[in-house]
Amino acid sequence: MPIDLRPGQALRLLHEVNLCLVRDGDFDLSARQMTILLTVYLEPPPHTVRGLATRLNVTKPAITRALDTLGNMKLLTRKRDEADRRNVIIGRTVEGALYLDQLGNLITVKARGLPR
Amino acid sequence: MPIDLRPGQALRLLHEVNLCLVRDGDFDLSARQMTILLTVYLEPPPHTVRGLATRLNVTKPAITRALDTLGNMKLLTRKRDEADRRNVIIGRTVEGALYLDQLGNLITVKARGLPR
DNA sequence: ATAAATAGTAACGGAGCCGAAACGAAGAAT
DNA sequence: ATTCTTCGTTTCGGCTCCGTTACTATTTAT
Repeated sequence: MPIDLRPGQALRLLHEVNLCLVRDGDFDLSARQMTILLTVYLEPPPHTVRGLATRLNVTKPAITRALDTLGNMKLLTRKRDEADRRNVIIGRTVEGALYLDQLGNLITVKARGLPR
Repeated sequence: MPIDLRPGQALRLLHEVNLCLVRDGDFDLSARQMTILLTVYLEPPPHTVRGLATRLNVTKPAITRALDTLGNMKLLTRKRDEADRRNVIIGRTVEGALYLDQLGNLITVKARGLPR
């Protein structure tokens, strides 16, 4: 049985979640940064700069800069690939996992409170 | 019967929607701009700069600038309140309604395709 | 060994957004 | 009529992000 979420409900859900993030936002991630974060945490590793660039259809420098930001926020880590030292492997952190955990819970709670 | 969307599913849904928006994004709205747009279209009018500022917990200039951007994108309009000419009333547009319509449909489709 | 390809980053100029403060216009209070 | 308040905008310096281009380091091909 698939999730049945009508368009009006979807927008309302998005609205409530966005309101929480904007109002009490500790972090203020752009759509691009959020997408990178979700990709790293939800899709199977390994993740590289090049891989993310093609997956998101943006340039490599854009990924590098986003990784700088997300790295400063401790949401992600970078380390050299020892097998092929040209590559950089993007890894997960406790803080990043916690952040997404809270975000997922927020959405769940808001979805539960949605009018029929 | 409330919508039952587990945290993991919520993050996956957010991921897929974000991917679409980032990859083929005509517009690239910030979280704040998106929240303003949703507030104007989902909450009952009238909407003013001051009202949005307090609702989103941001400064008035931030709202003014976001309205500039959203206005240039034709997603929103501004007009003077003739009753109290200090106020500016923020209104909806066909383009804005269409944009949110498509967004709602996108979320619905992605939700339907979510694994159980 | 040398050349070519690949991965990631730095440098550059430009554009957009930020909060704080100042501003002008409109209304309310006295 | 003159102050006082409210509303939205503008201005200011600062910060972040953007895409393009150029660069270094590493690996592969010849």
